[in-house]
Amino acid sequence: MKDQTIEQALSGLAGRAPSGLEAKVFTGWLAAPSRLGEVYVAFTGEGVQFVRSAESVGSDPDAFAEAYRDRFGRPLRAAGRGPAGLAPALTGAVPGHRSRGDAEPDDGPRGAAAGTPRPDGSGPRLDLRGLSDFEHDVLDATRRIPAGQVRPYSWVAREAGRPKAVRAVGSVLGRNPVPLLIPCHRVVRSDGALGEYMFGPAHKQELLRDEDLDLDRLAGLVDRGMHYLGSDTTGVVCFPTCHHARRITDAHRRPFPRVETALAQGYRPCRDCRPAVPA
DNA sequence: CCCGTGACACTCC
DNA sequence: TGGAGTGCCACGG
Repeated sequence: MKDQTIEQALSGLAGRAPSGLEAKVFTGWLAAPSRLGEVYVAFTGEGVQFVRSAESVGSDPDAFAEAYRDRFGRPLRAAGRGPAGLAPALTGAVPGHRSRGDAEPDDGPRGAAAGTPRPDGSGPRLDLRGLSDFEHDVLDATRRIPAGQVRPYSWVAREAGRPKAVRAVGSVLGRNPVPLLIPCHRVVRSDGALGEYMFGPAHKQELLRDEDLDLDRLAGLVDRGMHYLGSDTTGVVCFPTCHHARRITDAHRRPFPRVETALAQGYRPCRDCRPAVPA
């Protein structure tokens, strides 16, 4: 034993890591197709932790790993398969999501290996540990916006319990760890403009179109300064993209510039889209 | 219609 | 460590 090199001595110490240790040291990552093109996805045993488009990191997995490490302080290691439900959530191939029929990527070998579905049944489990309470509240509110619909930043602020923290909402969404899975692209400006997006406004518009949101119809309303729609038969006022607003017949559709205008005329806020706090 | 200012959680020095 | 700086905004003048 006396003449061995340092390397030999060290290699003598090397051994198989205890089962489960590797998962404690490394975070798994993989590349997957999505509505934003290829994305890189990092995930732990808890769920998906970080998603970025390949484009946004120069299609360089090393850059993704660096961004991940900057933020989470851990290295990445390639892993074969992500949490259950990841692939369809990324491609939009989930029930309730009206995606306009592009190719249906087969999500590889079957197997509900890890994770239970989220409460709403749509999408993989998420690992959002380490976020502040405010960030949690903002992301939770954002997550509840249905596909094909949009809500203003001010709405998210109110739903998050901090109605005046509008700009802070923008800051949080600008750092959304899991875009697509938490649909920050469905948060828009109160004046009707789509606003900014982590991967650029063009992608925001593309994602919304892909969800069958009629941007032209919305723009038509915005041009007239109308940001709410009511039904004079039900006396309910909604955001224009609300599921219920879409069902109002032409004869009974009443556009309003401000929700207060509708309330003053006896309308009540829709319980689904909550354009205002109930009176 | 644009500009200035308000507002606030988070991030860095 | 705290205070200035910053940001996918909103609203009034």
